Amino acid sequence: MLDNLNIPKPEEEAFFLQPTLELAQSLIGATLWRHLGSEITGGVIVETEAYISAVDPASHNYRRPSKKRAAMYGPPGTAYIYFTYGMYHCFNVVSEPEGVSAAVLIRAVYPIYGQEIMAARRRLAAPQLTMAAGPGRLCMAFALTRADNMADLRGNDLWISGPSNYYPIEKGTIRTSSRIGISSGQELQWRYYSAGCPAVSGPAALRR
DNA sequence: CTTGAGATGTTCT
DNA sequence: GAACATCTCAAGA
Repeated sequence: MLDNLNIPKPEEEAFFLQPTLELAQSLIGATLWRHLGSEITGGVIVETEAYISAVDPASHNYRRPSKKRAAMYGPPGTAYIYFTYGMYHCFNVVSEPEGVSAAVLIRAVYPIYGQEIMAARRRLAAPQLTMAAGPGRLCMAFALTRADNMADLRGNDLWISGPSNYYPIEKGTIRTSSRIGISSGQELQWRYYSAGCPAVSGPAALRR
Protein backbone atom coordinates (compact mmCIF):
# COMPACT_ATOMS: atom_id res chain seq x y z
CA MET A 1 0.00 0.00 0.00
CA LEU A 2 1.13 3.53 -0.71
CA ASP A 3 2.09 5.86 2.11
CA ASN A 4 2.18 9.63 2.05
CA LEU A 5 5.86 9.79 1.12
CA ASN A 6 5.34 7.58 -1.92
CA ILE A 7 2.55 9.55 -3.53
CA PRO A 8 3.79 10.46 -7.02
CA LYS A 9 4.26 13.95 -8.43
CA PRO A 10 2.20 15.69 -11.14
CA GLU A 11 2.78 15.23 -14.86
CA GLU A 12 4.52 18.04 -16.77
CA GLU A 13 2.77 20.48 -19.10
CA ALA A 14 3.94 18.49 -22.15
CA PHE A 15 1.71 15.59 -21.06
CA PHE A 16 -1.40 17.77 -21.18
CA LEU A 17 -0.35 19.31 -24.52
CA GLN A 18 -0.93 16.05 -26.40
CA PRO A 19 -3.72 16.25 -28.97
CA THR A 20 -7.03 15.77 -27.14
CA LEU A 21 -7.79 12.29 -28.51
CA GLU A 22 -4.31 11.09 -27.56
CA LEU A 23 -4.54 12.70 -24.13
CA ALA A 24 -7.86 10.96 -23.52
CA GLN A 25 -6.10 7.61 -24.07
CA SER A 26 -2.95 8.56 -22.17
CA LEU A 27 -5.04 9.50 -19.16
CA ILE A 28 -6.27 5.90 -18.86
CA GLY A 29 -3.91 4.41 -16.27
CA ALA A 30 -2.84 7.79 -14.90
CA THR A 31 -3.78 8.62 -11.32
CA LEU A 32 -5.94 11.48 -10.04
CA TRP A 33 -4.95 12.84 -6.62
CA ARG A 34 -6.68 15.25 -4.28
CA HIS A 35 -5.38 16.68 -1.04
CA LEU A 36 -8.14 18.40 0.91
CA GLY A 37 -7.41 19.44 4.47
CA SER A 38 -5.85 16.34 6.01
CA GLU A 39 -7.63 14.00 3.60
CA ILE A 40 -5.87 12.46 0.60
CA THR A 41 -7.73 10.48 -2.04
CA GLY A 42 -6.36 8.85 -5.18
CA GLY A 43 -7.71 6.76 -8.04
CA VAL A 44 -6.45 5.31 -11.33
CA ILE A 45 -8.36 6.75 -14.29
CA VAL A 46 -10.15 3.94 -16.15
CA GLU A 47 -12.68 5.80 -18.34
CA THR A 48 -12.53 9.11 -20.27
CA GLU A 49 -14.37 11.00 -23.01
CA ALA A 50 -12.95 13.61 -25.40
CA TYR A 51 -14.77 16.85 -26.26
CA ILE A 52 -13.39 19.13 -29.00
CA SER A 53 -15.54 22.24 -29.37
CA ALA A 54 -14.43 23.18 -32.89
CA VAL A 55 -15.81 20.02 -34.52
CA ASP A 56 -18.02 18.37 -31.89
CA PRO A 57 -21.75 19.10 -31.57
CA ALA A 58 -21.85 17.44 -28.13
CA SER A 59 -19.18 19.72 -26.72
CA HIS A 60 -19.78 22.77 -24.58
CA ASN A 61 -18.75 25.95 -26.43
CA TYR A 62 -19.75 24.35 -29.77
CA ARG A 63 -20.61 27.27 -32.08
CA ARG A 64 -21.62 29.33 -29.06
CA PRO A 65 -18.73 30.27 -26.81
CA SER A 66 -19.88 30.85 -23.24
CA LYS A 67 -18.18 33.02 -20.66
CA LYS A 68 -19.25 30.64 -17.92
CA ARG A 69 -17.35 27.88 -19.68
CA ALA A 70 -14.16 29.88 -20.11
CA ALA A 71 -12.14 27.17 -18.36
CA MET A 72 -12.26 25.06 -21.53
CA TYR A 73 -10.19 27.74 -23.28
CA GLY A 74 -7.63 27.74 -20.48
CA PRO A 75 -4.08 26.37 -20.57
CA PRO A 76 -3.66 22.58 -20.84
CA GLY A 77 -3.77 20.89 -17.47
CA THR A 78 -6.52 23.14 -16.09
CA ALA A 79 -9.62 21.73 -14.37
CA TYR A 80 -13.00 22.43 -15.98
CA ILE A 81 -15.79 21.55 -13.56
CA TYR A 82 -19.46 22.24 -14.18
CA PHE A 83 -22.75 21.51 -12.49
CA THR A 84 -25.37 19.43 -14.30
CA TYR A 85 -28.74 17.73 -13.89
CA GLY A 86 -29.41 19.95 -10.92
CA MET A 87 -27.38 17.75 -8.57
CA TYR A 88 -24.09 16.60 -9.99
CA HIS A 89 -20.70 17.90 -11.04
CA CYS A 90 -18.52 16.76 -13.92
CA PHE A 91 -14.71 16.98 -13.90
CA ASN A 92 -12.70 17.62 -17.06
CA VAL A 93 -9.01 18.00 -17.89
CA VAL A 94 -8.54 20.94 -20.26
CA SER A 95 -6.43 20.10 -23.32
CA GLU A 96 -4.89 21.88 -26.33
CA PRO A 97 -3.00 25.21 -26.17
CA GLU A 98 -4.60 28.14 -24.35
CA GLY A 99 -7.33 29.76 -26.44
CA VAL A 100 -8.56 26.45 -27.92
CA SER A 101 -11.73 25.00 -26.36
CA ALA A 102 -11.27 21.26 -25.70
CA ALA A 103 -11.22 18.92 -22.72
CA VAL A 104 -11.28 15.31 -21.54
CA LEU A 105 -14.14 14.29 -19.24
CA ILE A 106 -12.91 11.94 -16.51
CA ARG A 107 -15.76 9.45 -16.14
CA ALA A 108 -14.38 6.93 -13.65
CA VAL A 109 -11.41 6.02 -11.46
CA TYR A 110 -10.37 2.82 -9.68
CA PRO A 111 -9.97 3.84 -6.01
CA ILE A 112 -6.45 3.16 -4.69
CA TYR A 113 -6.00 5.59 -1.80
CA GLY A 114 -8.30 7.07 0.85
CA GLN A 115 -11.09 4.59 0.10
CA GLU A 116 -12.75 5.16 3.47
CA ILE A 117 -12.85 8.91 2.83
CA MET A 118 -14.43 8.39 -0.59
CA ALA A 119 -17.05 6.04 0.84
CA ALA A 120 -17.94 8.56 3.54
CA ARG A 121 -18.34 11.34 0.96
CA ARG A 122 -20.58 9.05 -1.09
CA ARG A 123 -22.53 8.19 2.08
CA LEU A 124 -21.82 4.49 1.59
CA ALA A 125 -21.55 2.08 4.51
CA ALA A 126 -18.33 0.60 3.10
CA PRO A 127 -15.94 1.26 0.19
CA GLN A 128 -16.95 -0.16 -3.22
CA LEU A 129 -14.97 -0.50 -6.45
CA THR A 130 -17.78 1.40 -8.18
CA MET A 131 -17.84 4.34 -5.78
CA ALA A 132 -16.14 6.60 -8.35
CA ALA A 133 -17.68 4.97 -11.46
CA GLY A 134 -19.45 7.79 -13.31
CA PRO A 135 -18.60 11.50 -13.49
CA GLY A 136 -21.09 12.51 -10.80
CA ARG A 137 -19.92 9.83 -8.39
CA LEU A 138 -16.28 10.67 -9.05
CA CYS A 139 -16.82 14.32 -8.14
CA MET A 140 -18.62 13.32 -4.94
CA ALA A 141 -15.87 10.87 -3.96
CA PHE A 142 -13.16 13.50 -4.56
CA ALA A 143 -15.23 16.41 -3.18
CA LEU A 144 -14.88 18.35 -6.43
CA THR A 145 -17.22 21.30 -6.96
CA ARG A 146 -17.44 24.48 -9.01
CA ALA A 147 -15.09 26.01 -6.43
CA ASP A 148 -12.36 23.90 -8.05
CA ASN A 149 -13.12 25.10 -11.57
CA MET A 150 -9.98 26.57 -13.22
CA ALA A 151 -7.67 24.82 -10.73
CA ASP A 152 -4.17 24.00 -11.98
CA LEU A 153 -3.84 20.21 -12.21
CA ARG A 154 -0.13 20.40 -11.53
CA GLY A 155 -0.65 21.98 -8.12
CA ASN A 156 -0.29 20.64 -4.58
CA ASP A 157 -3.99 20.04 -3.89
CA LEU A 158 -5.26 18.51 -7.12
CA TRP A 159 -3.00 16.75 -9.58
CA ILE A 160 -2.53 13.89 -12.03
CA SER A 161 0.45 11.53 -11.99
CA GLY A 162 1.62 8.84 -14.41
CA PRO A 163 0.77 5.11 -14.53
CA SER A 164 0.37 3.33 -11.20
CA ASN A 165 2.03 0.07 -10.18
CA TYR A 166 -0.85 -0.53 -7.83
CA TYR A 167 -3.39 -0.82 -10.63
CA PRO A 168 -1.50 -1.05 -13.95
CA ILE A 169 -3.42 -0.95 -17.23
CA GLU A 170 -2.09 -2.55 -20.40
CA LYS A 171 -2.45 -0.39 -23.51
CA GLY A 172 -4.02 -3.29 -25.39
CA THR A 173 -6.97 -3.43 -23.03
CA ILE A 174 -8.18 0.11 -23.85
CA ARG A 175 -11.33 0.15 -25.99
CA THR A 176 -13.48 2.88 -27.52
CA SER A 177 -17.21 3.51 -27.85
CA SER A 178 -19.73 6.27 -28.40
CA ARG A 179 -19.92 8.71 -25.54
CA ILE A 180 -22.55 8.23 -22.84
CA GLY A 181 -25.51 10.51 -22.25
CA ILE A 182 -25.27 12.69 -25.36
CA SER A 183 -27.73 13.01 -28.26
CA SER A 184 -25.61 14.62 -30.98
CA GLY A 185 -22.15 13.47 -32.01
CA GLN A 186 -22.93 9.81 -31.33
CA GLU A 187 -20.99 8.77 -34.43
CA LEU A 188 -17.73 9.85 -32.77
CA GLN A 189 -16.00 7.01 -30.90
CA TRP A 190 -14.46 9.29 -28.34
CA ARG A 191 -15.08 7.34 -25.15
CA TYR A 192 -12.09 5.34 -23.92
CA TYR A 193 -12.16 2.71 -21.20
CA SER A 194 -10.23 -0.23 -19.76
CA ALA A 195 -12.08 -3.33 -20.93
CA GLY A 196 -13.51 -5.49 -18.16
CA CYS A 197 -12.48 -3.14 -15.37
CA PRO A 198 -14.99 -3.29 -12.48
CA ALA A 199 -14.59 0.45 -11.79
CA VAL A 200 -15.85 1.56 -15.23
CA SER A 201 -19.33 3.15 -15.34
CA GLY A 202 -22.36 2.19 -17.39
CA PRO A 203 -24.25 -1.02 -18.16
CA ALA A 204 -22.32 -4.26 -18.63
CA ALA A 205 -22.34 -3.98 -22.42
CA LEU A 206 -20.40 -0.69 -22.21
CA ARG A 207 -17.76 -2.12 -19.89
CA ARG A 208 -16.66 -5.09 -22.02
C1' DC B 1 -29.59 -8.58 -15.12
C1' DT B 2 -32.76 -4.76 -17.24
C1' DT B 3 -36.09 -0.65 -17.41
C1' DG B 4 -38.20 3.67 -15.98
C1' DA B 5 -39.38 7.59 -12.98
C1' DG B 6 -38.03 11.27 -10.10
C1' DA B 7 -34.94 14.68 -8.17
C1' DT B 8 -32.83 19.01 -9.06
C1' DG B 9 -30.38 23.97 -11.15
C1' DT B 10 -28.38 26.15 -15.10
C1' DT B 11 -28.39 27.08 -19.86
C1' DC B 12 -30.42 27.31 -24.20
C1' DT B 13 -34.46 27.90 -27.58
C1' DG C 1 -40.43 25.51 -21.40
C1' DA C 2 -37.12 21.88 -22.64
C1' DA C 3 -32.80 19.78 -22.48
C1' DC C 4 -28.96 18.40 -20.03
C1' DA C 5 -21.46 15.10 -20.69
C1' DT C 6 -26.35 11.92 -14.01
C1' DC C 7 -27.62 8.93 -10.17
C1' DT C 8 -30.67 6.20 -7.11
C1' DC C 9 -34.28 3.33 -6.17
C1' DA C 10 -37.97 0.16 -7.04
C1' DA C 11 -40.04 -3.12 -9.95
C1' DG C 12 -39.87 -6.70 -13.62
C1' DA C 13 -37.68 -10.49 -16.37
